[in-house]
Amino acid sequence: MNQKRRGRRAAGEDTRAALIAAAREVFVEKGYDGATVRAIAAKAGVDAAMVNHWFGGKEGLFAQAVLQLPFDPSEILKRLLDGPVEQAGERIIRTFVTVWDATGGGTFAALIRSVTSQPEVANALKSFFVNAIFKNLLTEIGAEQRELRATLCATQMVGLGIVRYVVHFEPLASTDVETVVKAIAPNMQRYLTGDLN
Amino acid sequence: MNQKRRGRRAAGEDTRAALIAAAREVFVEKGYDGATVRAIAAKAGVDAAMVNHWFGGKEGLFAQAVLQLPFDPSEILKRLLDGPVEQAGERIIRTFVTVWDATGGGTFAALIRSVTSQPEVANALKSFFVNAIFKNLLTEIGAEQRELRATLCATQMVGLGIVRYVVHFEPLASTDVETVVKAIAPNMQRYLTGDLN
DNA sequence: GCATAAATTCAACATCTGTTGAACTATGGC
DNA sequence: GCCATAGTTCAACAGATGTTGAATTTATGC
Repeated sequence: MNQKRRGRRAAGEDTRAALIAAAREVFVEKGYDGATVRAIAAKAGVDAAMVNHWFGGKEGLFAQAVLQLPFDPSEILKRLLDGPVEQAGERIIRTFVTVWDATGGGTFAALIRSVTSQPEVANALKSFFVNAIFKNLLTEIGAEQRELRATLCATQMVGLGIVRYVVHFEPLASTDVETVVKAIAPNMQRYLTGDLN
Repeated sequence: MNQKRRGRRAAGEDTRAALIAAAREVFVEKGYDGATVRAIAAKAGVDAAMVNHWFGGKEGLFAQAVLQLPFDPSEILKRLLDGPVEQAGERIIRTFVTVWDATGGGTFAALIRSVTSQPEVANALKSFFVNAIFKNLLTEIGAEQRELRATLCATQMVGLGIVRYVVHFEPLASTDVETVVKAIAPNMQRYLTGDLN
């Protein structure tokens, strides 16, 4: 084992970025409580004290690594609105699955895994899914009962995410995007524009 | 604070049961990792060592308190099959919400909160929802693509459970049973008997 | 080049965790 | 009534965890 020399490293190594990257992985796999500062630091190849140095503590690192959602809600919203309203459900499912598949579902799993210990995560979920996406979408569509519809959409999205990315129930976990879209999009569409009574 | 006397208590006090009850509450609120043996014992009004005495350790208590599902799947299945097929979705949602509402959603929240740390919990979720309920139900109905349909049903159930019982998104978290049924049952019905292509 | 500041490791701490063994006390069979 | 036993508390341990301060090394400004 090559023991590290003390003191400042040669330029070019970005410890901060390495920590964030490592933290993403470990938080994803273990959740907030299960992930230890030492494990993250080890994966980043630096000392645990660096977490406090750069982020003020474990919580600060978590905020940087996980709560910084990797997409711009308004960008997604624009994309979802681009097209006929009666295909919005389809676009939602396709966008969602494509985007999360691309990250290996990791960020989503991390969010869910951390709902336990971090109340802020529940709020992150809510402000992202419900408020930033669905409520605005429904406003543009001009739907009624927007609040209820938004939470209904959330049930389908969250449920899909859990089954596909967290607990990996087959065959849904491995089904290709288009099949998933065909299977789920009509249900989403009903929550958006259908009759709820 | 009335300090406890050592030694055996007077008859009539069931420490084991008190521990299970307390464990349910604490596991529900904190999840497996977040719940400490000391906290559970304190809530039960006994010493932490009792957990090891009665259950061999924290894990044993968890198995008794949470994984012992409070319902008989075959009983539920019978209830879901009792009536016209085209109303099965409705019965599912009504049964589900009624049952979990009655427990305050606690057991469900505990399951989800523990998906993180206990892989067995994911399996418990799967064997309960997917295998014991939906797959059998779909077999009775005589549907095709049973595996896919079962997991689709699971997405809606799990998503509803999370939104209503874990993260408490309003208004869905507080909506009365019949409104929830009307809103969601048709979607469930489509996963059971509708066209997925 | 030199002094200051920044980055990094290391050792240690305080706290909390699950578990264990010993000490104590009521119960129940005889 | 005696006594083995089951139930209970207590004190303590070993391990892990987040955090902190000192020590050390490199980079940067002048």
